[in-house]
Amino acid sequence: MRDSKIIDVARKADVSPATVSRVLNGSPLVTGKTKEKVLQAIQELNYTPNAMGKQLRSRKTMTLGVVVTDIGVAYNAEIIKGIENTANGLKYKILICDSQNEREKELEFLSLLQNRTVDGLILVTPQLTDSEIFSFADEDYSIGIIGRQINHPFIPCCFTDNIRIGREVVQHLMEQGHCRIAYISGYADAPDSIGRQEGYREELESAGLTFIPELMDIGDFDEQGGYEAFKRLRAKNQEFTAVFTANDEMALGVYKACAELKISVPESMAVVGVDNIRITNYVEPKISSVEQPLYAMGALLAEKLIDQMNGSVRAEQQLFMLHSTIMAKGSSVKGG
Amino acid sequence: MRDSKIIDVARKADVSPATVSRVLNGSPLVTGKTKEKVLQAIQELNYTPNAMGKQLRSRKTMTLGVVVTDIGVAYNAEIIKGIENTANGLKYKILICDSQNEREKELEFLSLLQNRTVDGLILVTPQLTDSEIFSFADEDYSIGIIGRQINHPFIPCCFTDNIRIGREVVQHLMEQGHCRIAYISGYADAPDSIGRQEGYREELESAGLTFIPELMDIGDFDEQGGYEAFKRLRAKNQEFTAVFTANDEMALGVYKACAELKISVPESMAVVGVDNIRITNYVEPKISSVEQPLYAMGALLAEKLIDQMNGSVRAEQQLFMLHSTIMAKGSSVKGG
DNA sequence: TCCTCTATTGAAATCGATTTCATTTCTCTT
DNA sequence: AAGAGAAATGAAATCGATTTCAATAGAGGA
Repeated sequence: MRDSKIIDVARKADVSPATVSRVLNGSPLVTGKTKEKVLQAIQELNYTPNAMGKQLRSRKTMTLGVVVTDIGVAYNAEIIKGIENTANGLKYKILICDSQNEREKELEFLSLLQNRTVDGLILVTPQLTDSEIFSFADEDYSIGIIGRQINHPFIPCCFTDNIRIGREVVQHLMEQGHCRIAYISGYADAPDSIGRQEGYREELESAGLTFIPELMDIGDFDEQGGYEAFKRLRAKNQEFTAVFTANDEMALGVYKACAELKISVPESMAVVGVDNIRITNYVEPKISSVEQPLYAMGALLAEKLIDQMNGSVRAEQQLFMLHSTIMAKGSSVKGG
Repeated sequence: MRDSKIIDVARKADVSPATVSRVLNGSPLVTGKTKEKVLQAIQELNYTPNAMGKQLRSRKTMTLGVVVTDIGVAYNAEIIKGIENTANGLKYKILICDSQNEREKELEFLSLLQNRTVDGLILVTPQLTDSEIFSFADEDYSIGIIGRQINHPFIPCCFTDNIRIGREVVQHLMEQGHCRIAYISGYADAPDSIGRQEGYREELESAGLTFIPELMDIGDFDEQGGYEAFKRLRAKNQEFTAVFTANDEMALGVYKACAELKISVPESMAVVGVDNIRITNYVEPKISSVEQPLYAMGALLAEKLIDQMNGSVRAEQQLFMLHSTIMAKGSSVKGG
C-alpha cells in the first residue's frame, strides 16, 4: 500500500492541504470542529508527513554528520554518544562516517554538507589538514571539530588542555618521588603529542629539573609502538624510573616490554597513560591514566554547533578547552 | 552565498534544466558541444545537486537506519562497521541510533521508516518484542535484524548458531578433561542465553554425562552478574571444575570471584566465555572465548536488506545463520 | 530541393509539504 | 440589520531536481 499524502487527508476531511498542514504544525488558526475532522482523517489514514517533502520545503534535514576514524575505539564511541544524545534532544539525527582512516572517505563525506544531506558536520579526525577542512568551510556550511584546535573564523572546536595534561602527569610522578621521567609521544605531528610534550617539559623545567631530549621517543599511539619506543629508550643508557605515554595503548606496550625485560611496575618503573581506557583496570597493576571528558566534549560541541546553525548571526569562533582528570592507580603509586 | 540551483546552471549554459539534469545523470542523449557547455557552467558555479530535491523526486534517501543498544560495546561497533562498509559500497549512508536500552527511543527511531527518512532499518536490539517489530513491518518498509531470529514473512535475520556455540565449548572443555561443567547464562529469556544453554545440555547428554540443573545460574551478561552467579554456584556444594559463561563480561566476573576465593585458573577452574572481547587477552591467564563473525553478520545483512529493498519481488524470508570460532587460551588449557 | 526519420532539446508535470496572500465567513458594534 | 473588523480557509507558488512527452533541428534519401 502506498502511504497516504497530505492531499488524501485533506480530501477525507473535506478541507484544503493548507488546513491539514496547519493542524499538523499546531497552528492556532485551526480549531474546533475543523481540527477534529482533520485529526480524525489523519488517524484513519494512519498518515505520517513525508520527511523529504518537509525537508525540501524547510531547507533543513535536522541531521548532523559525524566523521570518526574508527567507531570501535572507545575514545570515539564516547564522543559520539555525547553528540548523539545532545543532538537527539534537539531533534537532530546523526549520520555516521567511520572513515577507517581513509582520507578519501572523509573528504567524500564532507561533501554531504554541500549537497545539503546534513545541516552540519562534526569532525573527529586528526588526519585531515587544516586547509582541507577550510576548503569546505563556508559562511553557510556548519563544521565543528573535536579533539583539535583549528583557527578559522567560524569553526567551533572542543579539545582538552594537553599542556595541562602533561604538567599534571609529571607533577603526579614527581610527587611519587620520580625525577627522571621519560615521555613517549604518539605521531610526532599530532597536536596531542605535541601539547602533552610541551606540558611535560614545562613542568620539569619549572620544577628545576633538566629536560633531557634523549628521554623522549615516538610510539605512534599503538601498543606495538609503545613497546618499541620503550625498548629504544632503555637502550640509550639514560636512567629513568617513570614513563609517561601519550595514550594508554602505548602504556600497554610498555607493560609488555617491562614483562619481557623483567622490570617490575611500579617498583622499578612507574607508568602513566592517557584516555583511561577500560583495559587499564584489568591489567596488573592497574594503569594510572588521565581521563578526558569525552562525552562532555561531544555534547558541548554538538550543542554549540546547532546553536550556531540556528542562530541568525554567526558569532566569532568559539574555542572550548576542557580539563582532564588524572586517575592514579597501581602503575604509578606504590602499594596503591 | 546561496548555492546555485539547476536552473542557474541551465541559464548559464543557455539550455534547459532538463538538459542539465541529463548531463548530471550521464544520459547518452546529451553530447558534444552542449555537454561541454553544461559541464563548464557546472564547474564555474561549483554546482552540486541538492540532495533533498533529488530524494523527493526519486523517493529514495539512500540511507539506512541502524539501531543498537550501545555503540560503545565492541559487539555493536563491529556489527556497525560491517553494515557501514557494505552500505557505503552500495552508496548508502548510515543513520545511527544509540538507544541506551531505552525502548522508547528505539520505537521512535523506527518511525523514521514510516516517514521515509530512511529507506531501510537494521535492528541490533534484543529488547524490542517481536510484535513491536511486526507492528512496523510492512510490505513496503524494509527491516532487518541482527543477532536474533524472528519469524516474519519478509524480515531477514542474521544470527549465530548458539546451540553450536554451546556444544563446541562443552566439547572443548571435555577434551581438557572436564566432566562437571557449570553454565552461567545472561538474561534468562535472551535467545543467546537459551541457545547456548541448549547446546550445553545437548553436548553433555550426547557425551553420556548427566545434565545437572544446579550447575546453571543466571548472570545478566555483565561482570557483576557473573561474579555473583559464580559465588552462588559455589555455594551449592555441587562440584564443578569448569564454567562456561554466555559472554566474556561474566567471565571477568568469574575471574574476580576466583581471585577472591583463591581459586586458580585454569588449574582448579577452567573458564570459557563468548565474544572474544579485547580484554580477554590482557588478563592473566587469557580467557578462552568464542569469537563471532560480527563484522560479517553486519555486512551480510546490510547487503541482503539492500538487495531486498531494490528487488522488485520480495522473496520469502531469509535467515542467515553464521558460525563462530572457539579461541582456546590459558583459561581453559593448562600450560596453554 | 523537399520530405521522412532520427537525434536533441525544452516545457511542464511531478515528488510532498509549507506558506503567502487573497477570499470567505463570523462576530461584534451601533 | 448593516457594516467594520477579525478569524478561518483555500488557491497557488515554492523548495530543487527528474522525467515524460511534444517540438525542433538535423541527417539522409529520392
